[in-house]
Amino acid sequence: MTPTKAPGRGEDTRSALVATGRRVFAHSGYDGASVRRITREAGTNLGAITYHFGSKRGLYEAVLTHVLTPLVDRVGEAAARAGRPIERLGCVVEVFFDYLAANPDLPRLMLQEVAAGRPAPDAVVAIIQRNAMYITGILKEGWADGSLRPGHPLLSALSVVSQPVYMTLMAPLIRQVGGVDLGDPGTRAEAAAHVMAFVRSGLAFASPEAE
Amino acid sequence: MTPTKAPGRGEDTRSALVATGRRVFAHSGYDGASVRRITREAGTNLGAITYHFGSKRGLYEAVLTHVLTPLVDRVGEAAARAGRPIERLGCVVEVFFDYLAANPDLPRLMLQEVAAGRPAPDAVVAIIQRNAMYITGILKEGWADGSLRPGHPLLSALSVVSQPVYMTLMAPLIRQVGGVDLGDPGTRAEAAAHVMAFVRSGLAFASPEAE
DNA sequence: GAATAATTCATACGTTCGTATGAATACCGG
DNA sequence: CCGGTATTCATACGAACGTATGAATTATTC
Repeated sequence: MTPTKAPGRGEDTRSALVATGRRVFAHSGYDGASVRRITREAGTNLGAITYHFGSKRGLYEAVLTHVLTPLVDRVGEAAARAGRPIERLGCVVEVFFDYLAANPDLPRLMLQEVAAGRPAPDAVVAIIQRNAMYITGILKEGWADGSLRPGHPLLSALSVVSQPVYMTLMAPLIRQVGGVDLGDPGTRAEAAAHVMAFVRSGLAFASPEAE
Repeated sequence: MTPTKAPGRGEDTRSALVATGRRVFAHSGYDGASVRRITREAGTNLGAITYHFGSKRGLYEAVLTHVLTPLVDRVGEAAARAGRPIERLGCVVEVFFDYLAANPDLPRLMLQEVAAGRPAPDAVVAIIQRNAMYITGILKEGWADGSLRPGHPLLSALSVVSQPVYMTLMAPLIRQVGGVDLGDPGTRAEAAAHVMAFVRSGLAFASPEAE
């Protein structure tokens, strides 16, 4: 009953549907989210999804690209910064933690898409590919200047990304099981610091002034 | 009412429903999996789920515990083995990779349970808790004998677990994006070795004969 | 072998689903 | 003001959903 945004006309309706769809899809899964609920909570008419996105699935793919793009953009910025490779990898970890904390829906949306078994839409694949290239770019730079332990590019990138994603995803269960609340900013900062240290030790050669 | 010790033919139906439910739930999600499809593919009658598990949700929780328990049991065995803590951590990583490769449904099931937002069933929480205790037990042992870098117990355990789970979960997308097929045993062994080395460097102090 | 319990089965009920349809309403260049 | 396009809206439709119900069948026990 609480419209995410008052739909004035056209573009407003579209963005309200994307915002509401993102929340409802993440919470209930693709099948669990009904067109009726999304349109009602977005303050639009039942037919709005069909009209603007063709179908429920059309809205879903629009939601995916809308939520993935800003994250990968920020990873790209972190990767392009000045500094030693290992420090830029730390920035990537930080970007992931921050963005996922602000958008906890994202991992759920992504993994539900993957779990569905069907091949991901081309747009989504392209975005993920871009993200992988940013990270492997940093890694290769570190291998070239001898500051990072050599290893498999994609697997190393996955090692970096998996921890922020997994911790964000499992946050409710982690609180239930271990009493650690990653929703709390202080605790999340602690987790981010832990992962950054872990990645540093795992990928870099020991450095004299290692923290 | 659900009999706790059903004799005869009933047990076959129960296990057929659990096996089929596990596959279908993992593939289509909770809402996407229909009672009609599960019962049909299990070769049982439409009413069998209601009769044996009370409801669709009852079957779902039975599936979760049935698939989680053997994994945690194996982690417990690995944790109880002789050897240095860092090596037993490597065994845990290996157990995860092997078990998840044989049961790729598991992470999807878990994820959907977490993403649903509702608190996890007590039985599931207890199993996860047991798993966390096995791993933190190894860690604390390593901290006591000085072979492991001190750190947060639960966060360190999450760092270990997150990578096998994430890689298994994202395997289809990883193949689509990077052309790396974790379904192939050789590639999976390479990934396991990578993660074991990563964990070793990330958690242990550098050792003279480090492999 | 009859009585009793356990299980399977066919079917029905009410609900909710995604989408289609066509009328109503708002916007806009002329 | 007007004609046309874009959007919103109310409603309808057929399909699929989870579960309930009671009869039919199979197993167990005396």
